[in-house]
Amino acid sequence: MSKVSDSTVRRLSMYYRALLEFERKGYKIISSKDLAKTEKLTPAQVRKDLSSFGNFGTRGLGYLVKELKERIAKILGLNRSWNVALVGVGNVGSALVSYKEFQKQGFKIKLLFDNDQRKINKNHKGILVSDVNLLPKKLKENRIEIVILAVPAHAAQEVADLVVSVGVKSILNFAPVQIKVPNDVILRSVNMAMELEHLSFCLVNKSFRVES
Amino acid sequence: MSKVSDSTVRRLSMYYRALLEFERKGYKIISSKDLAKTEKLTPAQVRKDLSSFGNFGTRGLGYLVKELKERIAKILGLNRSWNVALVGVGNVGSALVSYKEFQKQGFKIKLLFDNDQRKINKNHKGILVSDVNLLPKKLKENRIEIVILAVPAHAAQEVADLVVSVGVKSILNFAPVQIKVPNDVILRSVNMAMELEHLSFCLVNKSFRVES
DNA sequence: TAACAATTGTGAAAATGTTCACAAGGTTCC
DNA sequence: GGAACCTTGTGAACATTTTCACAATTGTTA
Repeated sequence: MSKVSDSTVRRLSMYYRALLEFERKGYKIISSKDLAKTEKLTPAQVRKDLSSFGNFGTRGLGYLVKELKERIAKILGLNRSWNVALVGVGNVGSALVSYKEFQKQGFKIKLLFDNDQRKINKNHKGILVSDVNLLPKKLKENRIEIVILAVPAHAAQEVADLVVSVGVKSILNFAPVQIKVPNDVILRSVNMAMELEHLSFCLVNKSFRVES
Repeated sequence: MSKVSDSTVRRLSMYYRALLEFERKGYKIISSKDLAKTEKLTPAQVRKDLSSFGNFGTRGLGYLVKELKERIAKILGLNRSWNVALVGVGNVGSALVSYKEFQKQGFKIKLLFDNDQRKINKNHKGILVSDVNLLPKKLKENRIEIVILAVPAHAAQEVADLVVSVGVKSILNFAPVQIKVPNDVILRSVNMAMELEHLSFCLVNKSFRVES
């Protein structure tokens, strides 16, 4: 595998979801055309994406749904489970704990942390909330591989540093702030306000774009 | 304005947030270099992005923080307020209602909808939850411009169709499914599982990428 | 078995996005 | 006022991503 772009990985996730749906509907085989149509892409794009990882299809026929699904699951690391911890049991954090998709795909939220004494040592949807001071110790003990940050913006960098310091190599950040991590740590950020801003940008500038 | 890429819009949001921070810290003037550093970009990138919208800087000096912030706010449509409705008062929807960033940036959630009789006609964080059957009528009455979908995957397309049918031109979708809308409707999707999958992909394939 | 139809996998071409490099234009300091 | 110094704005070079086009390969049908 030479080099795979972010866009390709994102599309792999889309294919995976589409394949689950095709399988549910009883399809055994699909073509790159079918897959492209459901995702509003070109068939060539689909084939190119898949070809970065091997030859999964059969010429003249297409792809076996079940097989392709499993191969993509393996590529995305969904054929196993991951130990996840979540920091910040506020509104967003709380929603993430209950987010069914995570569990389904093997992301197991094992630990919750907060710095609010009213939440600490209480059960939250079946998981004990720990003091964020215990974070280093507990992350190690539980062999946590991924940490989700759902803390306020002003606390995000500090918590990220703590997480990095105990050797966790991947962070998913929901705080609306740019955080810095060393090169060997994988960081992804979800900024919901940014998405709304994109919508309003398009609404404001729609007229321009149609004309020019 | 000829054509602006999605990436540029995303970066504008980042610049905007960075500028708020610079302003808070008392900076009056910043250079493209400063802005680039906080966002891990090149100065050229920053200047190129801004140049799509006009000449905001002063050669030899840089950009006036306050002015640039306001110009970007205008470009992103943040210098006004937007009437927003949210469908699906579950875990995710509920978190979004309390999401402070939205309010701050002028996105006012005016209406809530659900199809669960236990939630309908109850107050949720100060907003009455209406029956989703009343959605068309109420969206029109309240001149809603943006609808956020936080419904289960299986319901998303149906609700989206309903929203589109009353003339709303922009949708932010949190359901983990690809929905289809006409060309003149702006649709953006946030898929949180996809982001975790990207992390696990990187973890699984890290070794490869470093070597090759 | 042979001709036909379908679909993949992939180099090459086109399109798009990023970085470079520098002229243009401004500030600061003596 | 002039010299030294910055930083912007931007065309051109470079890099990456997407699309095209077609050979290769398989299933189907007569």
